[in-house]
Amino acid sequence: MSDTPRRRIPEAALGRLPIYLRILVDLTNDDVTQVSSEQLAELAAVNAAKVRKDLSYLGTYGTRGVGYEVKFLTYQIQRELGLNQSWPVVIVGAGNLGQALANFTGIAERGFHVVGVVDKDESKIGQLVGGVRVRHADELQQIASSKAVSIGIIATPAQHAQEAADSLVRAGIGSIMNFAPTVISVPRGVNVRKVDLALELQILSYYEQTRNNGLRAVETGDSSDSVSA
Amino acid sequence: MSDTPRRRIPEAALGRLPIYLRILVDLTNDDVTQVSSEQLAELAAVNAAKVRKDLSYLGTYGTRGVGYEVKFLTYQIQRELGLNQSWPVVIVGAGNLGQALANFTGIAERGFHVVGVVDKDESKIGQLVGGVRVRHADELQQIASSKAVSIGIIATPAQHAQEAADSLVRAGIGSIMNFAPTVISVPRGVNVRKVDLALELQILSYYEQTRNNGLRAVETGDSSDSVSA
DNA sequence: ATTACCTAGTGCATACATTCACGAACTCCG
DNA sequence: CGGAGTTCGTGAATGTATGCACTAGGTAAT
Ligand SMILES: NC(=O)c1ccc[n+]([C@@H]2O[C@H](COP(=O)([O-])OP(=O)(O)OC[C@H]3O[C@@H](n4cnc5c(N)ncnc54)[C@H](O)[C@@H]3O)[C@@H](O)[C@H]2O)c1
Ligand SMILES: NC(=O)c1ccc[n+]([C@@H]2O[C@H](COP(=O)([O-])OP(=O)(O)OC[C@H]3O[C@@H](n4cnc5c(N)ncnc54)[C@H](O)[C@@H]3O)[C@@H](O)[C@H]2O)c1
Repeated sequence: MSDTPRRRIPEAALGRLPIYLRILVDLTNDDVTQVSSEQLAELAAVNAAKVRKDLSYLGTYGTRGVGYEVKFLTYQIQRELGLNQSWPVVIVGAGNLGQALANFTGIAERGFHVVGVVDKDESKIGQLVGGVRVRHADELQQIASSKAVSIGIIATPAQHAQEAADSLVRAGIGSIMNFAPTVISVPRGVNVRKVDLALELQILSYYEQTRNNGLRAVETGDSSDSVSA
Repeated sequence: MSDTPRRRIPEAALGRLPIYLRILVDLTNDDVTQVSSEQLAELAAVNAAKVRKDLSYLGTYGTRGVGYEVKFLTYQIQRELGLNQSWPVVIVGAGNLGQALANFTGIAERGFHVVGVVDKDESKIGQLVGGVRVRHADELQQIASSKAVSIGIIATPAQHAQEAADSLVRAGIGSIMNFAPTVISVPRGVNVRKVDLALELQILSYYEQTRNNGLRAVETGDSSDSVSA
């Protein structure tokens, strides 16, 4: 154990580490052993200085004049993200999305495995999805503690998302990924991230509309307010 | 149409407008007609000043001492986001996710409708998903132009995502929503947004790990999404 | 009308993020 | 060994976002 730099990583940089990680894994598969910030930047579609600064939060893992050793950097990012282990996750809601997620293999390849799926609907109980049997929502706490689960996924309709969040919190889960299009409130200290398809589409809608207004989605923000009509 | 303020909306604010919009729609359903920035902020789990500033980019639609009229504000946000119309979208890739999306009704309720689903795999062609028949990827251009589609969704495996993106661009699509966990490159002027489940989970993983290291996931840093209310 | 009381809108300070540009550190080659 | 060439790490400048705290503009009651 040489050292553990352990500065806190800024949110913005944190959001890019998984991207670099995926690229590095791909590079390893292509037998590439060294990579420069310039190359990484190209592959991640970002600025090279940003790559270097992002990586500098992890420690000093590059070699000047050379670049980064792919495997070593891969390991360091994984370690920093806590991906040395595979995290057990539970899914709340065994509907279309919940089942798709449970069946989805891509999740397992990136550091997670589904150890439980629960639903409130009796007709769903007992069904086998993604190798696990759907159990009743009341058993959530038991599942979470017996399998040491700390990450939960909400895949219920929006109107039940808060209820699902509450039960996850009660079960001792500290991090929640929310697919329901609603804001959930959780106690301080619980992390929530959301994935909201419609929200993203609506942002695209905005850009499409401004494009059609002749007010381009603007590269540099040329500020000259060309009023539409 | 009195006036159209038409300043360009900052990215950060833009990302919150769909949230306010959803809340406002819910309020209307609950027969609430007026709302203050304070209440909206509470419901959206953000700061009230932020709500006011975000809304100020649209124009001056509130009434001091009173608040905002729910229906009027709803209309203004919809108009700004281009949600007066329902946008036609095409889905590339009719696998698990593509089918789930095509079947998903939530998308229609929020301003979009699927007019085409294409796949490269012959065995998928002709299948009926979400009310439309899967057609061959080669027909993408024809579908896009005949239905005036400007938004495309990539739901192919990562290794085919660039190919899918290229075909969408060739078909004249200007905005792309990418579900494949890979960076796609597109010509200048084409908008891309991504939804990456594993990436979000990996961020949660980081926070779980730091939590266990005794170095708390820190309150204040809930900048973009991670609510710690 | 006047006063008391709200709440939107916003200027400003602060915080956070991005990018440039340059010195430091390493390799390679003659 | 020394100089040329490369690429990292980072200070400083710029750009963007947040949130406080105040002003402007509205309501309501007397
Ligand atoms: N289907 C998609 O393609 C898609 C895409 C993006 C987002 N979403 C969102 O994902 C969520 C789920 O979508 P879906 O299509 O799977 O819906 P669905 O109706 O098919 O499934 C929801 C499931 O959640 C269960 N449920 C409800 N309350 C529960 C509770 N408290 N505890 C446990 N289980 C509970 C229901 O019994 C049902 O089986 C929705 O919020 C939707 O907006 C879906
Ligand atoms: N399944 C999930 O729950 C889930 C969740 C999140 C993200 N994703 C991502 O979504 C993507 C799709 O996942 P999936 O589970 O649906 O995969 P899948 O293999 O079931 O489906 C992919 C489909 O895309 C088609 N395809 C491939 N190349 C194409 C092309 N050039 N043009 C048209 N069609 C093409 C294939 O024929 C196949 O039918 C993947 O990138 C995956 O990582 C999936």
